[in-house]
Amino acid sequence: MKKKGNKLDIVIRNMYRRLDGYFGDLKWWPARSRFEVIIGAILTQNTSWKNVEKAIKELRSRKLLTLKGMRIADRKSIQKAIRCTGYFRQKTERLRGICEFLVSECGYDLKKGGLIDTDIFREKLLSLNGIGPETADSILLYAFNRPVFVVDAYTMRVFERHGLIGGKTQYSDVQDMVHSALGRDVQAFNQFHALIVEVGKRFCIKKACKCGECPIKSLSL
DNA sequence: GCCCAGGTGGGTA
DNA sequence: TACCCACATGGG
Repeated sequence: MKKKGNKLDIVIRNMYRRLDGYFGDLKWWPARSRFEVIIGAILTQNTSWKNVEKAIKELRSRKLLTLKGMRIADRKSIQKAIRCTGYFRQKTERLRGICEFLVSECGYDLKKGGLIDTDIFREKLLSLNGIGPETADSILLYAFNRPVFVVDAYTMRVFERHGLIGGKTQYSDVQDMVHSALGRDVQAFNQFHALIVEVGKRFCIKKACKCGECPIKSLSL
């Protein structure tokens, strides 16, 4: 992690330290393989993780949780397995699309993704239908260990509640803030994003914010 | 019944 | 560029 920086860098690093001390190592992403990370990243779009877990389990039992298995599966069986995550028709097409992309880039060996330059990899992912910045960055960070911070709804809410950003701050601006504060550190990005999701779920809730109990209360600029 | 959940893309002004 | 809306299911 970086050592020097401006005040904003320091606040973000303090936030990281406080959350890390409170929650400990969260060991993200919760998945058994690179492919499972990628599938989960798409399934969790605007959907609670509990529903994603059900779908992952369903995919596994239908032998669809491998690149080859999903690629040869018909639409209907994928749709049936992931229905509980919502948007199941769109997500089925997104899953099929990324499977084709992965095979074209890596064959059936996702380790070969390690050879692709990070910026080019990101551009390629973003060019796929249904892969926006958050999904692309989740895949880069958690499936391919690239130093890219993932900004999500929780990040926006936690940063806004703590006065680090305004309501209209862009994805890339928030990402730049964290890149600047923590340095291009895969492990730090991995853990920090996980910590933000955790504090977001438990304390920085949309309507009923439990600020009094929040482990990062009273951080100041 | 209402709000929300680890977003994205297309349309319109 | 900045909003709005569709996409869909499940839990509190």
